[in-house]
Amino acid sequence: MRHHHDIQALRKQGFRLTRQRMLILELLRSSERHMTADQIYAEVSQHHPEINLATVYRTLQWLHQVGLLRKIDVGKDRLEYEYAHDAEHHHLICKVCGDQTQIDNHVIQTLQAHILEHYGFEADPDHVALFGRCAQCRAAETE
Amino acid sequence: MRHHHDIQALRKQGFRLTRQRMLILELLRSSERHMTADQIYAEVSQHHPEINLATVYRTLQWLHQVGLLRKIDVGKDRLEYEYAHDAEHHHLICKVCGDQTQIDNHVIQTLQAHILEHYGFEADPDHVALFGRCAQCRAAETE
DNA sequence: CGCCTTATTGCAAATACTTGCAATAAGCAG
DNA sequence: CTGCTTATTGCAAGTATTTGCAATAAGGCG
Ligand SMILES: [Mn+2]
Ligand SMILES: [Mn+2]
Ligand SMILES: [Zn+2]
Ligand SMILES: [Zn+2]
Repeated sequence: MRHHHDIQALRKQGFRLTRQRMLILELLRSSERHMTADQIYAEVSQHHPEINLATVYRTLQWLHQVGLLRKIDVGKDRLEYEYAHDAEHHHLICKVCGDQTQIDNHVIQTLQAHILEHYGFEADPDHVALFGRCAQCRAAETE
Repeated sequence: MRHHHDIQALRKQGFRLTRQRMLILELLRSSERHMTADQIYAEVSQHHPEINLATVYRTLQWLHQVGLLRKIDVGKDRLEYEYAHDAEHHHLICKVCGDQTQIDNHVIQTLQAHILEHYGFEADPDHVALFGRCAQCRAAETE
């Protein structure tokens, strides 16, 4: 399976697979949702009180860099992370009601193609938050 | 002229045009570039040492909310602001060499139209930073 | 299994930015 | 111009996240 294969490859690259890293990765892998650093810290330290919040932050950064996690700023005061499962997607966030929708990656792929064509720039917008007004709030405003 | 008209309209809405607000707005209006909160603070406090850093942060938020400033996260550890002159644009930022390019708004307008059509969502991506690899760094990598 | 190298952690301090609250000063009326 | 209301400021404390450094522990080797 890809997951364990990736993990072993990281060890070959000189990274160390510490208890802290595995705990955080497994939590996010089983959680299937966005989580913030302090939520992760709260969960993990339940069973492993020795874990440190600074380590959580550093581990999240590392897991993101090696491509195992995705990161997003949904306009709250905290960043959110999710396990990088196969389905690439982005989020539409309504500034009025706060509603969040997932949208498929190919909407953005067209943009990527345009930018590559016109500017020779290879944009890699991974897991983006787009703000605006949702259909319902737009309808409500035309009352 | 539009600028002074906008300013007077704000007063009518109950906002107060304080010395601090005008100083920061004029600095950015004449600067024609992105500036960070602490750069702005350094500049303004040169001639007005009584100004407070918290006020700079609050004023930047307010100027952004009322549409006089644009805001951007270019991946450094600070947010940047610029005067909202007419030319709407976005930035391509190379993760390899750090190079920043401006791109015209209409590249993103196509994306906006697609999202509106498919999801009924009115996205308002104003002054966005797109990360990736620039043409030069891509060429260099195929050596 | 024990030893060694060094990547990673824990802890405490720092940084960018936000916020509660009492003091100040816009700006409108008189 | 003077007084009054209350939006805004200054200051100090708080929050999310980062960072320097000494202590710890992965994991390769014998
Ligand atoms: Mn997501
Ligand atoms: Mn700009
Ligand atoms: Zn909505
Ligand atoms: Zn480049």
